Amino acid sequence: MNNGRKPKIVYLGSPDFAVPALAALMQAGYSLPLVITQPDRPKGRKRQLTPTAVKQFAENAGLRVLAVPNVNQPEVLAEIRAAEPDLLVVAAFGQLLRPAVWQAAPLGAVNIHASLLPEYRGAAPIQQALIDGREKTGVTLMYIAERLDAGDMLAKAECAILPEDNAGTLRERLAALGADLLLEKLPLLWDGQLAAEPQDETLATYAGKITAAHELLDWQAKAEDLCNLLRGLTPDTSAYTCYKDSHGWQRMKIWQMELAEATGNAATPGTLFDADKGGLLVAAGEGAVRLVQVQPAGKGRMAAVDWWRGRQDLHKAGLCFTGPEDN
RNA sequence: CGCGGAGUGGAGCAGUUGGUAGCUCGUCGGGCUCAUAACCCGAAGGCCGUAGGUUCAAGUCCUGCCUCCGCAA
Repeated sequence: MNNGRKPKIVYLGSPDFAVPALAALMQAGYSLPLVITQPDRPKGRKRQLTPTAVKQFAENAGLRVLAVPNVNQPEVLAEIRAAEPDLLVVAAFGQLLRPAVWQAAPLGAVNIHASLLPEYRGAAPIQQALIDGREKTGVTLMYIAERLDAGDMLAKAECAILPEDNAGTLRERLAALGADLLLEKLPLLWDGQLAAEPQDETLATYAGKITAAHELLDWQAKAEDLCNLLRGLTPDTSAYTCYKDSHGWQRMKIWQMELAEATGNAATPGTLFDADKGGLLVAAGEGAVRLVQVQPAGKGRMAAVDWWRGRQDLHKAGLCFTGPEDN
């Protein structure tokens, strides 16, 4: 019934996670009359307006791009309808679609979600899977429904989480996986040969946005959990801790840490009990971690050992990291 | 003008009331050792971000500028 014609697609996505799928669609020769993304946002200390990764890619590729604050507005809806899409493809778009939007395409809207649904619905599935210490995650191809990430599923692809993964590397891999899955399943969907399966609501979990509260290290936690937390936060943000010097309390970001084999002999959690070439050994609630890369307030990132080498004023007294609430 | 920290040999830091630029490392050479990332001896390497100013004398005091960064947004 499609006479070999390829579906016309309106693509909605924003950050780098959404780029590979768009690129794949383009390369595969799909017709992409319109790309919709979030408005340019101020970024960095200078608050310079920066277009989304999708916008940058799409403009570069010569696609028509619309950056809108709310896709549900009538003007935008009119643009979508004017593009006469067969299908909407959504990936990390960042705005909730009202029914009128996905009803603008005969096949509705298909979303690429970075988890194995119904687990980790929500904003930060990749980070949360890492924080929880999971060894496996994946991507799910699903229909957009009214409730967030609750639509019927079309396909899944699994992906192992490697010990050295952080949110950046895992996201990159999942984005590629999602693009492959989309490309593989789209023809089936187009031919009406892809069945949708409802999600089991009883198994649904949510991965809420990562907030600043996540970033404060709790040294009472298990060493393994601390490492997983950091893996989930980097490289988008990092974790931080505090220490005291002659000027008062100082804040320090931790960019890289690893599980340490040494235990610190039950030293108070947060205590810096040893240093080796690889980093600084700090006791946790259970086990110990090795701080590898840190960033003191006002300074750049540096190897933890370099920082410690420079802070000889702290050597004699010893050091115990804490949270700011202990000031 | 949102608040604040910082620019000193390759790295991280110190440099007190202005008066010859230091520390812990790294690098290079030599020594000890079965051996070493350990230890000992020695060496190289710095227009102290930049432009002016004050002074007999400025890393240090004053002013402008550049750059990097933490918080907040």
